Amino acid sequence: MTIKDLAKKTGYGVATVSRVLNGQPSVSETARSVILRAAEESGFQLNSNAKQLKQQRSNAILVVVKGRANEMFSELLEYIQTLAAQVHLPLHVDYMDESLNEVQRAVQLCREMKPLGLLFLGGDEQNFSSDFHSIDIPSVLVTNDASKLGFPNLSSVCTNDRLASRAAMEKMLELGHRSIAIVGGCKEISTTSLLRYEGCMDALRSYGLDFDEKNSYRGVIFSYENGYRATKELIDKGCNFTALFAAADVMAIGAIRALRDGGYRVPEDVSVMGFDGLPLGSYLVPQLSTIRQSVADMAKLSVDMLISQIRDGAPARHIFVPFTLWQRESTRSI
Amino acid sequence: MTIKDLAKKTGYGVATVSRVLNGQPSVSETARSVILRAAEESGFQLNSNAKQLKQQRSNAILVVVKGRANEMFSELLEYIQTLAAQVHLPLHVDYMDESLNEVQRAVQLCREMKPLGLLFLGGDEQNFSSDFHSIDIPSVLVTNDASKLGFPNLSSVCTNDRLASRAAMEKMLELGHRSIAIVGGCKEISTTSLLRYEGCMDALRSYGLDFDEKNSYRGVIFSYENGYRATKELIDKGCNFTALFAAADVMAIGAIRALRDGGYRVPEDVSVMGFDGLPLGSYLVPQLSTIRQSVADMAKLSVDMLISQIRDGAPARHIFVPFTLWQRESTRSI
DNA sequence: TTGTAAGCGTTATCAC
DNA sequence: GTGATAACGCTTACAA
Repeated sequence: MTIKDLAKKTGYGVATVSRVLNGQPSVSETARSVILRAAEESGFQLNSNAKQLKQQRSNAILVVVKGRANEMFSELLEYIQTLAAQVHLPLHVDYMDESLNEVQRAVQLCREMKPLGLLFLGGDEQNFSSDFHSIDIPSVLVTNDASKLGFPNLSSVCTNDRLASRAAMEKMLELGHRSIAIVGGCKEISTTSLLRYEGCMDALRSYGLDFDEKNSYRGVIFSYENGYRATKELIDKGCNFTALFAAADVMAIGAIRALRDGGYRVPEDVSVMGFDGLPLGSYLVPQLSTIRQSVADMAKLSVDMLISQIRDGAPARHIFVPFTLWQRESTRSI
Repeated sequence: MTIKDLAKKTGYGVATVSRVLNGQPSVSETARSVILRAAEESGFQLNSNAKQLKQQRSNAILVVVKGRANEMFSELLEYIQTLAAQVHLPLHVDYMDESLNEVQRAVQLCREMKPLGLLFLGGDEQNFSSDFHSIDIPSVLVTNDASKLGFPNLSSVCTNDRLASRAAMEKMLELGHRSIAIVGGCKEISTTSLLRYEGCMDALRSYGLDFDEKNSYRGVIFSYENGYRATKELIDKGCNFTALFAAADVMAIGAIRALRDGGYRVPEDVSVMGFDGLPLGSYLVPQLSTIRQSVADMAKLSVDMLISQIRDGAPARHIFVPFTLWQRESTRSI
C-alpha cells in the first residue's frame, strides 16, 4: 500500500494524496476527507524511508545517552519520551558505552540519519570542545554545563553540581560532622565528578577544614558495586569518619551496605548523603538523604529549548535548574 | 557524498562501489581496496533510507518494551543491546505504555519500518491471540510463555512463573510461616501476575492451607509506590501475617518500607520475599530474598533464537529458563 | 569483473 | 486545487 495505490483508489493524484497526508493547505475539503477516510480504512502508513530519502533528513530527535547504568538518565529519558510523544516528535535513542566519545558518535549518527536536533544525556566537556565543531544542528546537553564552550547551537541544562554538592557537604558539617569521607566519580575524566568534588572542597574550606584526599576520597564510575567497593576500601583504611558523601545515590546505596557489612549502622554510626534523588531512595530503610535534581524540569527545559531552537532558530541558552536538599533518615546530627 | 561521488572519484561504476560496500563477492581485489580506501578517507556512510527503501525492509530488529517502569526490562534490554551490538544487528527500541496493546503497536511499526525480526519484552496473551496473526516475521516473546498460542513464527523464553512463585512460597512455608500476605500483580489483566498468583496457591494447597484472598492479597501494577500502598492496606486490615511475598522486587522494596513505617521489622517481625533478582537487591539492608530470574540467559536465548529464525528459518521454540531462589536476609525461619 | 539503468515511495516543482 | 514528473541514494537484474 503506497500513496500511488491510495491515489488510484480515490481517483486523486499522488501529489494531492501527499498533501493531505502531510496536512498541507490548498487541498479541497472533499479531497481531504475522501483521502483521509481511504487512508484510515486501509491502515495506510507513509513509508518513512522514502519520505526521509526525499527530504534529506529525518524528522526525529537523536538522543545520545552516555552510559546505560545511570539510573538518573533512565528517569530523565522517561520524561523526555513522554514530552516528545506529546508533541509527536519521534525520538531515536542511542545508548553508548560511558568510555566512548559521545560527540564523535553523534557526528556519525548525524551523517547517517540527519536528525532535526540532538539531545545529549551526559557528556564530557573535553569531547565537546574537540569534536562538536562539526555538528551544526540544534543541540542540548543535559546534566552538564556547556556555557563555557561557546557553541552557538549548543544549549545546556543541568544542576549546578558544584553548588549542590557544596550544599550537601555543608549540611553534614552543619550537623556537626567534621570527618567526612567522599565516594565520588572519576574527577580526572568526568567534569561532573570534578565539579562535585570541588563543591565538597568549597564546603570544607568554608569551614576551614583540611581534607586528607588519600584516605578519605575514592573516585569511581557510578554503580552500586563501585560504591560498595570504594566504601569498603575507605573502611579498611580505618573508619575514622562519621559521615560519608556519595556523589550518586546508587553509590550511597552501595556505601550503606558496605558500612553495614563493616559493622557500622547508618545513621547512628555514620551518616550517608547521596546525590540525584532517585525515587527509590524514598523507600529505602533508612530513607536516603540526598540532593534531589529536578529531573522533570530538566527534561521539560531541554525539550522546550531544543524545539524552539529548531522551530524558531532561538539562540543557545544555558540553564541551571534548582536542586533540593532532602535531609532524611540516613543522616543525623552529632 | 554518495556512492555516485565515490564511483566518480575512484573511476569505478556505482554498482561496483555498492558491491564493495556491501562485502559482496565478484569484485576484484584492486577495486575493493581502492574503493574501501576512498570510502574511509571521505568518511562515507551509506544512506540507510535509500538502502532500506530499495531493499523494502530495514535490517534492524524491533524491540517492543511494554512499560517503562519495569526494572527487569531495563536489565534485560541492556544485555540484549550488548548481544546485538556484538553481531552488528541494529536495534530499534520502542517503549510503550503498559496499558496499550503491544501487538497492535508492533503491527503498525512493522508496516512502517519492516524490521527483520521482532522482540517483545513483556506482553499479554490476550493481545497476542487477537492481533498477532497479522505479523509474519520472526518474533520472540520474552518473559511470557507463548507455547499455547501456536503461532509458527513466535518463539518465547521466560521463567516458569508459576513454578517459581510456588518455590518462593514453599520456601516461606518451609521456614515455618503459615500466615503469608501476597502483594501481587493485577491477575485479571496480566498473565504473568496470574501465573505467579497460581503458583502461590499451588504452594499453599500442597501444605493444605487456605488463603483468605480478601484480607491477604493485593493485586497492583508493579512499582515501589504500589508495593508500599498495597502493603499499607494489608497492614491496616490488621497485620496478622509473619511473611509477605511480593511478586516483584520493586514491590518488595515498597513493602519493606511500609512494614517499617507500620512499626514492623524485617525479617524479625515479618519476612519478605521478592521476585526478579534485581542487582539492587544485593545491596539493600536487609539483602532481599528473592527469585532470581536468569536475565542474562533469557537475553542470550531470545537473541539467538530470533537470529536463527531469521537466518536459517528455524522453527519457533518455547523455553523456560531456570530460576534460582536466593534466600538472603529479608526472610527468616520462625 | 564491471557498468548501465530501472525502480523503491515519497516530496516538490511545475504546469494546468 | 490538482496532476505529471523529476529527483532523493541505493540495490540489482541484465548486458557487456
